[in-house]
Amino acid sequence: MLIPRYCFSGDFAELYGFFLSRPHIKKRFRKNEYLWAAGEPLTHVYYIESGIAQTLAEHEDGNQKILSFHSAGTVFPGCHRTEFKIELSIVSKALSDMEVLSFRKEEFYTMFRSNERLNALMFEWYAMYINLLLYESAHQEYNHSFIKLCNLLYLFSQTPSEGTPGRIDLTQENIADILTVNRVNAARCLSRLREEGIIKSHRKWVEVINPQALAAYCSRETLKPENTL
Amino acid sequence: MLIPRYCFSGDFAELYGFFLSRPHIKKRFRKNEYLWAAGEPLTHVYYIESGIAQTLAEHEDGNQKILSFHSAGTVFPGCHRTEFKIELSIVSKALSDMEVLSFRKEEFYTMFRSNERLNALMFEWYAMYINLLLYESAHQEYNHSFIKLCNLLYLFSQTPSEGTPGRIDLTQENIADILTVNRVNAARCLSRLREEGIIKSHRKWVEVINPQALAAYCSRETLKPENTL
DNA sequence: CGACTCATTGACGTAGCTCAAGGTATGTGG
DNA sequence: CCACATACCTTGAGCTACGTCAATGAGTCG
Repeated sequence: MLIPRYCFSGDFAELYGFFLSRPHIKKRFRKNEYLWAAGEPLTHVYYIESGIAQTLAEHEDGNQKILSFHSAGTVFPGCHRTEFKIELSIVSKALSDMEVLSFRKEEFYTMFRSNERLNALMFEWYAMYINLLLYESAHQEYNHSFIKLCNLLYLFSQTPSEGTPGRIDLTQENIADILTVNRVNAARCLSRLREEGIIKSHRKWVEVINPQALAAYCSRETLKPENTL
Repeated sequence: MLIPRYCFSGDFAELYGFFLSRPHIKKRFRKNEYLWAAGEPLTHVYYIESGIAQTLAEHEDGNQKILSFHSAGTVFPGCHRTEFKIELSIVSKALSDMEVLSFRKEEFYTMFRSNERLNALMFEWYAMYINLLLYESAHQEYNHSFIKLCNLLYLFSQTPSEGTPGRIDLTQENIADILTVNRVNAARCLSRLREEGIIKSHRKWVEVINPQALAAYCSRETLKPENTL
């Protein structure tokens, strides 16, 4: 019984050998480079060997919504055939230097059709993305920004990450862009959590110092089943 | 280049013969009956022969968000293996009397794994759902309710439906529940469109009488490519 | 005809947005 | 090692879109 995830990692790692055995080229992206820029036709699919990328949607009024993060062992963007208009306003950007295996879209689709395991994993991955978007669109939508923020911090604190436990590597602007709220408003909610001794603010990251109190603020759909009594 | 769709219909119709040839039972649902109730473990997959169903997510505070509509020729809910917590708060309800072919979940998964065409269609269907949710979560989220409403009416007016052209069969409450806005606020936006001579309100349905003026209010991501100059 | 559901409109409160000014870590070049 | 620039964080004041509450009207059905 899974709760949503914003950070994807390792989902396709078991197929690394298979990917290496298929026609591809190794590619590197520098920090801040675009893996996939706005309005660009989608020609390649990447398997990420190292580094981390961020996917975001750009709105015509200048806002941007951060959708998800992708690190080692994941495939991006996917391999459906239908072309959707909204995809033209979605971009993907390297947050660190990255190494990827690059496949031509058609080649990758053939692999997807012929390798049963890849087919199954890809399908579950799409389902996971639907799950995340359902959570945002049908659940978070109704919460006030303070609860939205608590939920987000909880979900990130549940993501097994290298580094200090309780450390969430997001700037206040990142947080605002995930929650689709204003940066100032996000800062205000953070300051409330700080006053209540639940988090500590830092430059570029947030530290959760009282996870129980944080979980107590979260909405039911957010909590891991074992934390819901 | 597809724009989002809230109403699904006919996507799996070409496999009707195949579905009939596989172990299933015919089932009927009465209007307002639940195909899939809240918190219920998902045991069956349905192919809809006739009638229409609505899928919605229930929020703990009592709000409900309408996600999509499913009519003849579609399969519901899908066939991924992973279980997601949010799925427990999603329900599906018959809007009219319905006839469906009911498959055991495991049986359907086997069919999905062995029938290449079903596999491919299912994959595109998931991609289409992601597209709809991305549109809602990353685009509509930033629009004010009036623009949200115009976008919604435009998208519904683009759905090829039987019956009068320009007729949209949604109550004001339905509209509010799709847009995740308040019913009163939805009514106010509708009254503005009425004053401007773009729509006519009716009991249980809305009539678009000036589609050009409606399209002019829509955001860029919403319009069909051929309508964007 | 009465009961019910759906639509309309007004008054009022508030969460969150915008604008704006100042504070504090981090990095860079002299 | 210090001066300065830059990026990020903090806080305040005012505005507005939207939500809540409430009353009334207008089709539809038994």
